[in-house]
Amino acid sequence: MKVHKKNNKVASITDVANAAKTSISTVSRYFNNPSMVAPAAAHRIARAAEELSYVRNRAAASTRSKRSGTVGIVIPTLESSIFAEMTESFSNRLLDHDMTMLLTPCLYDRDIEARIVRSFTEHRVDSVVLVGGDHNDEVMELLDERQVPALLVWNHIAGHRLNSIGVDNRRIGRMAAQHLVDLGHRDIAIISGLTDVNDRAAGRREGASEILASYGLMPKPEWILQTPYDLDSTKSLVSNLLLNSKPRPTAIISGNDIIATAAIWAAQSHGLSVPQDISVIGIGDFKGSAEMVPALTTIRIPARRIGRMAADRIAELIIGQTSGGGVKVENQEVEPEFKFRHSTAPF
Amino acid sequence: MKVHKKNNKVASITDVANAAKTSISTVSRYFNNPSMVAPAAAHRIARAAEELSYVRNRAAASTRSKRSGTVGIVIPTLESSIFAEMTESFSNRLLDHDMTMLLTPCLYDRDIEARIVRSFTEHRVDSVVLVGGDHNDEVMELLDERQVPALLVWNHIAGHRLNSIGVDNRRIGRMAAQHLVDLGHRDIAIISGLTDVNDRAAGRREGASEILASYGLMPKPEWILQTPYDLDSTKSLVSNLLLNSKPRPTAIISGNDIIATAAIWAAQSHGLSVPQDISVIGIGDFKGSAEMVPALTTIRIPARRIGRMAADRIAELIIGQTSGGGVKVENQEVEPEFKFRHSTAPF
DNA sequence: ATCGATTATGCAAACGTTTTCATAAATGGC
DNA sequence: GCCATTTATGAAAACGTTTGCATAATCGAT
Repeated sequence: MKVHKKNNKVASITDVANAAKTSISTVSRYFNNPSMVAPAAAHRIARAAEELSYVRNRAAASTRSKRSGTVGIVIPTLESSIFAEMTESFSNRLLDHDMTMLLTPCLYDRDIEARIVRSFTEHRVDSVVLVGGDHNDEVMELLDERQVPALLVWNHIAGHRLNSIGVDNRRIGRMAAQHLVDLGHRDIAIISGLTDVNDRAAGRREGASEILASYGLMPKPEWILQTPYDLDSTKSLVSNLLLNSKPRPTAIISGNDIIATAAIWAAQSHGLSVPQDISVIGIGDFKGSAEMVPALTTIRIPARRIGRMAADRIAELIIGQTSGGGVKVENQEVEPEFKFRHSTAPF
Repeated sequence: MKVHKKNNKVASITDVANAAKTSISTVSRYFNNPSMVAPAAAHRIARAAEELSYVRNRAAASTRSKRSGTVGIVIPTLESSIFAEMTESFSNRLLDHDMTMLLTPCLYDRDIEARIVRSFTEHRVDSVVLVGGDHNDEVMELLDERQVPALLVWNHIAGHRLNSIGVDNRRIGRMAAQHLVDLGHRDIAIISGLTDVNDRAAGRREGASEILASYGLMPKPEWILQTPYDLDSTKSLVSNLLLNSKPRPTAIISGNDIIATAAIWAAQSHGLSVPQDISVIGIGDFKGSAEMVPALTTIRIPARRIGRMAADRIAELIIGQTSGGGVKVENQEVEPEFKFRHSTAPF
């Protein structure tokens, strides 16, 4: 018995229902709630679907069901390996929840971010995840009005009205500074990311300054620098610092591992050895930081774990919203981990 | 004049039409084809949409229009900075075409890839982009049956039935080998990626072998190695090679820059200098390859350019398909670029 | 003014689902 | 075997759009 679907068009649920001699309701249930359909019918449907190579249309489904099975995530950039790691594990975990990720990098630009979030809502994503805690009003309003469950990752933001999962950046900054002080360094430079577009960078720098100040070791202004997270420009910035300051700093607190790596390469290219001539500490523990020579001392941010937790949390938020229950807002802190390796040494 | 939308629900096109005292057709046209609506009406609609904070529902739209405004891309991993670069520029360019990217990493697993592509078709993406030329039959059938315009990136695949944009990996392999031969090296090792899950890795290795063979310099089997693209395991693999072979190879052809970097670090951590004691050439020109010490000699694959080209091509394919015209399949080759830096030297 | 062409609009039918509600069939306890 | 449940099914309304078709309004040339 051969059943024809309407011409050359792609098979729809109706075609499957006809072929399986049942109603579209039953076919729908077969796909969404298999336990509700009798084995005999299930079997016929499976066969028909196979025969017609039916692929269900989730976009159409979402008009009635209000669930698209997608979540939108906007990250500053994919080029920071640590965001890439987080995103990758997020996406993998999302797969387990049968959801798909819409991803767009915003290049650290809040207006672009807003535009992206808007586009996500047009696609009716079930949820949105954002990096950090600093966002356009428009974004907040949009999320609020449309009641899109949202999650902030990367920063722990105690008491924020949106859910968040992440680390305490001030604390990380303090850890880094404390380590160098403990090693006996007194001439310490701070090279952070761009603090005005990046609340993580700002937090870390504040934490570091706090500790140094408390020991009376606050660096002079020329030793508190900012740079984009970029090997190229950071390397020349540090080269300048090294060449022009005498005495040189004996240690550098870097806003992340990219900056630390650039600092080490800058030192090496001027014939200085790390850590003999200068100590460098990073933040993040990016891919390769453990393998480079010298292996980088750093504060690890568990990116993959954050990604996984985020995906699980998203799933909770969505089912919570569907079941009408409403899920309590939570701000989860994840622990950073100090990794003492070979780029820092006692002074 | 205050117009109420239905209760607490989110505003729909109907609400906007009512508020603007016009029909939903006109509102629809206002958003999709503004030139078709008279200025007066346009103005009322704009106002109403603003007032109701209407966000159009692209998912619903796609049921009738067959265009979802999304494209799905599956890449092996985000953790290779070069895929991250490509993906990022792809996504940015896609924004200009008013489309959004669904992204999922498949971790070099073809079955996972198939599953992802299937999920993409459930979401009715307008197009699919895949990395490389090796894919499950299921993927090919799916794309074919449903006539989803597809694009293969990264490899130039002359005569492939799908569109492709990328480099010729054999040629790149030949370039790398030729460089070392030209420098006078005769004891050359090849360390490639996993050739059975990665047709790029296979192509590069073949190209390199071809050249070496032609000079009678084919490495002995212990000097033709494979490794995942992973700093950690590659570093120990190379350490072994360096420690156990005497005489040592004087040069290494690496399947990509990650392998090259790991090789350099392995050498350095055993007190060898690059390039004095051993030359290393990479492939890719990843982020940081130019800045590391020594700066890496490599064959640049223009990832960002490939990303941009891919986005533009996708746009072409989609409008071609909508307008029924059908777009000719094209296999575009992009030129690799040799970067002579400081990790290779004459023997 | 008149007519023909253009431009702008609205109606209603699709699109492919989910879901509510009612009913038919199967089951189980006596 | 009978009634009360439970389980499985189908009909039809809803979801928020786009779009083909028909008509109304406007315009330009005579």
